[in-house]
Amino acid sequence: MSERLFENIKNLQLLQFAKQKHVSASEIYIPQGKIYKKIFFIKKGTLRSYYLTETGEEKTIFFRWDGQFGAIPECIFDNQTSNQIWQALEDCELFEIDFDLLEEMSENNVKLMKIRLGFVQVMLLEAIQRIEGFVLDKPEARYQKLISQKPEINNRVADKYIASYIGVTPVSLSRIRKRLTSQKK
Amino acid sequence: MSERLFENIKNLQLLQFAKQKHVSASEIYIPQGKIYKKIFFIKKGTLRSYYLTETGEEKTIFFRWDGQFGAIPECIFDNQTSNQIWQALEDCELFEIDFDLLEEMSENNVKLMKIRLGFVQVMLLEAIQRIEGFVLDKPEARYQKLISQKPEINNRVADKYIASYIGVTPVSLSRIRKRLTSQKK
DNA sequence: TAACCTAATTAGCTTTTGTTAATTTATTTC
DNA sequence: GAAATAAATTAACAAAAGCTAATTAGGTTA
Repeated sequence: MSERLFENIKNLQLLQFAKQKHVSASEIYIPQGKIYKKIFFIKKGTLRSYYLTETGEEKTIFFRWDGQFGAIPECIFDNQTSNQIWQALEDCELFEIDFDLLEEMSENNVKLMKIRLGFVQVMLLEAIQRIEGFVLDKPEARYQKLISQKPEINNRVADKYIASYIGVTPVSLSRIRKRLTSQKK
Repeated sequence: MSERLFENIKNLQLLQFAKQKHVSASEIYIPQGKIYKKIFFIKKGTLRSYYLTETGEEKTIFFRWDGQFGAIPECIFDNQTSNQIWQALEDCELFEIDFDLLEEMSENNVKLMKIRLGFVQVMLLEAIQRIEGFVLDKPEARYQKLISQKPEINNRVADKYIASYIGVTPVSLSRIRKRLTSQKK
């Protein structure tokens, strides 16, 4: 789905407005407290977004992969600052498109507006599936589904980030993994 | 935000295409397994969406209130059937707009396309806040935030629906409530 | 109003998770 | 490659949640 979106963006020659950007593994891509009004496309690599809690813990909310688009919704939709921090988990090659420019250009361009719509729809469908997982499944099932949907995650993302993504602590995820491997026998 | 959207829809005389519908409290508004390609606006009342588990349990995923729009994303975005069931929790007065018609009309109409975009953006922001709650907060905090954001929910929605909405069992929610009231003293 | 039905609470017990700290395993860095 | 650092696992205990069933409270209906 993201791929189709990327095709559309290429066809509309949007890429001429895109800047290429490299972020090395473990580097912060977007720091806290910004109004980051850009849409990014990940050509290669993995990103995560997280919040810092009062006790200084990091809680990972999203992962974004090669072939996916991303943005900080409250920034581009509401012009608000965000406490989200985006960090590269692998060396990343990104395309960035300025959102204000995109908005301006789409103001009188149905095709472009439709692309924006498609972009948001994809994110919404993903978000809803995630919510359904929290309501319908227990942590164990959320972990299993994540692994089966994205097997490479095991090699590409540290468990501690996966843990908070599915809503548990790293210690608890470790126990879940142990339970699952012992059940397999 | 929804209100602004509704204003826009009125200004564009979209309401002439809308059908009014009444659903009585406890009645099923949208049954399981449909491709329900409509957008609805709740003039009055409360709706919930839920899934049936293999054991026949009902898991409430969403609430929708007066002044809010709703739709089944997988139906309107992907033309897929949905296992979501929508039920009225109070007597509801709804406006329904046919999505295929909306899509057709917006195909060459930037303003309308922009309204669709706004509609999806609102839903996405809500969804992300919900996800953040599941990752950052424990059930107790999710319950407190829900109550403070929507105090009337206590009188308008049964606790058992609130329970699965925040991701716990009714028994557990009852204990959470007890803990909270005893802490207040 | 009484009888009925459903929701909410409580209780008792099991399972899972959180927390803290120690230990082992991987990974990075010099 | 060895030392240093960080991640993952394990352990021990406390807190919370799930589950089942019984009880109480609220509402609905005849």
